[in-house]
Amino acid sequence: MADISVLLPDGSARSVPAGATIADVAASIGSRLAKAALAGTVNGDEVDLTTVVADGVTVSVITADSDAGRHVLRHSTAHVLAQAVVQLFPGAQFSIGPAIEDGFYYDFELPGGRTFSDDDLSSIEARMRQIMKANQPFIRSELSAADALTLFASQKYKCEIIERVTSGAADGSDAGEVGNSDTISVYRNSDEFVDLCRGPHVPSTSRLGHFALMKVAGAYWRGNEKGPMLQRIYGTAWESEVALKEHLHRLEEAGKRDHRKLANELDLLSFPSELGGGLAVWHPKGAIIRKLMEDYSRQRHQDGDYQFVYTPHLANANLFAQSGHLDFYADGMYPPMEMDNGTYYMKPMNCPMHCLIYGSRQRSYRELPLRLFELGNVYRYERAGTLHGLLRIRGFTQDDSHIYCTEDQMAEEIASLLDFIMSVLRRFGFNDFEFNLSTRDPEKSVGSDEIWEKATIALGDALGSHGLEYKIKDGDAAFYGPKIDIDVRDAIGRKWQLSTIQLDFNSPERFGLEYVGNDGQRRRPIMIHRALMGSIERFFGVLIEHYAGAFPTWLSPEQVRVLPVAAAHNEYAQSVVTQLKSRGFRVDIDHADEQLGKRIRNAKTGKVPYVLVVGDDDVAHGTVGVNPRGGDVERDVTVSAFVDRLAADVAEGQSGGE
RNA sequence: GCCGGGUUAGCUCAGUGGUAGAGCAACGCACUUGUAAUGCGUAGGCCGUGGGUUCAACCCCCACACCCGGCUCCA
Repeated sequence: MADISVLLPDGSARSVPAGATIADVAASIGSRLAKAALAGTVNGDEVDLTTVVADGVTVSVITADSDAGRHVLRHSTAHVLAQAVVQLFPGAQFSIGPAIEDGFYYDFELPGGRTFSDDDLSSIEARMRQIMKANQPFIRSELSAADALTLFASQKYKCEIIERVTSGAADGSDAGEVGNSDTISVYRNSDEFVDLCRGPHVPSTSRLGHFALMKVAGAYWRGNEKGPMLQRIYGTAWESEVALKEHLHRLEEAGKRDHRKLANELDLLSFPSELGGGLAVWHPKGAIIRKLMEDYSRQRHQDGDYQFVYTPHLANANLFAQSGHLDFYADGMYPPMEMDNGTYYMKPMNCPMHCLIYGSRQRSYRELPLRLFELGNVYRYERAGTLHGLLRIRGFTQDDSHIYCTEDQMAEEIASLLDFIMSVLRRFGFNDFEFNLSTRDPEKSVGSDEIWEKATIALGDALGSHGLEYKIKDGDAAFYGPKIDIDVRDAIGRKWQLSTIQLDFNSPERFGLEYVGNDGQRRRPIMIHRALMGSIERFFGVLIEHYAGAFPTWLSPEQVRVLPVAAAHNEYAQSVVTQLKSRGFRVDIDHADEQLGKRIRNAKTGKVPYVLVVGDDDVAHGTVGVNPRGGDVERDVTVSAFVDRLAADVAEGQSGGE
């Protein structure tokens, strides 16, 4: 048989016999690659190893230690999960089971409304390992929709997917299962189990095994909360036992940073159940940090020509009707309070009140941009199941600003806002930013197409002029205008959405806001909503996780703890404390009621930046022993040298450490 | 709001249908200590709240509150 030629990713051509598969190509390159191969691509499309290649195509081999390879083995592991569940729970309906970041899931419905327990997970996992040991090949076949409906007659969710695909109603979630072709592809890996799937899959179940089932959760069918609630099993799967262990270790490390745990251990704040869900009280140590954060924010806003305002927590319902929020967010607001002269609501946002301030008198173009700033307390009735520590709460404080400007000023204002935001976030140790531009959702928005387009372009241009790359999030905008959301990466690479810049052509209209232009004509200003930390509470939660509770010195509630070696050194220790306090540092003393080692340990677990140990030598020479967090012990440091060092540390933190 | 799991001493957690235990923390005494846990002792609990079943409930049932993991939602 004649040879054919295929192109490899490095651009080289390789000649293989006609009828060769991806596996054959891999084998022709090398035996190690053949062994590592899980799947391949042909002209960029992912295919099985058994796929026959045609002359002239570009071929690559997917191995397990690549993102694509992990994706394949996670998807295949999901199939094995479904197979195990179907075998252990006769009559189980299985719906969809994609690969996701770090793992996979599969959604099921068990007969009689049965639900999975944690015990079930271990038996399912055991069955999965049996299936993997059995070395069952994944065999692809294609059939007509009618045949597929017959094959999956007892599987209602599969039938629904097939029907949606054949009727052309399929969306992305279906495509992952079957693709969008005229024929339906299925994978069979034993006599008992066959599943709809676009593929590709690993050649055989024996190629899997470095996995763990993680948790059971409820999940709505097709993400529709009015639809049936399915039982979802989450798992993680990796190319090797080492990679799996590393992943589990990362989860453990992330768990140690949990802001709820640290907030409790470090006595920062709490969520008393007597107070109600999603409401926090700030303890003194947390309050110090919050005050420092807020002081810093105020200083920066003052420097940035913002004007500070205050507005009340309650407002007449008419105000929120006028702003349009009641139309869109009434469900997310605390229930109305009927009062003598009308209906009142807790405010879920500050913007309508800032609009009232703008509109309180005639404005001139000379006043613009007018930047109003408030640390405003707002209350949102978050649904009970969505509350999550500080990250999702019902009463919180926004570092909220509304900027009123002319159309001509808009672009420059957005551009300078990007600089401002990044500059402030860097002070809190965030240096890795990602930008998302959210566009209109026609179903949930107001305003003309032209104005939306103009606003969207303005935001994109501002990012572009800064050379910032961004992703488009289609339909993710607020009802009144498009927005830029800014995500940051924390110390261990997790992504958090913090800041937002939102354009609003709607509110100025609703509130009849105007300014008098230089030509004497009345014009409508453009409004920009902008939160930087977003919610102070949430930002604090993120900071706790980012710093793992070890706040930089400028933010630490207790910057220094002085430990006298013995009671004889108490007086000297106290004099050190007094000196440091007089310089404005936050310092405590821990008297020698316990052994030194124990007291050092307490200071370390309390994440105090500097532990000073003072004993006979120090009393004699006016020095201290410095034990810095994360550093080495230094003896015989003069008090004045330590003061300089501490001052430098604080100043460095306040300037972002740059 | 929906699905699942929880709630026992200040914290972390054991526990059995016959009204409860550990470690750490707290307090007291002894020890006076130079860089990550000294020893001994004491005290501390309406077993989330309210109903019910039972001779008897921390334990079984119901409701509610709060928390955790997801789903949905997030101005």
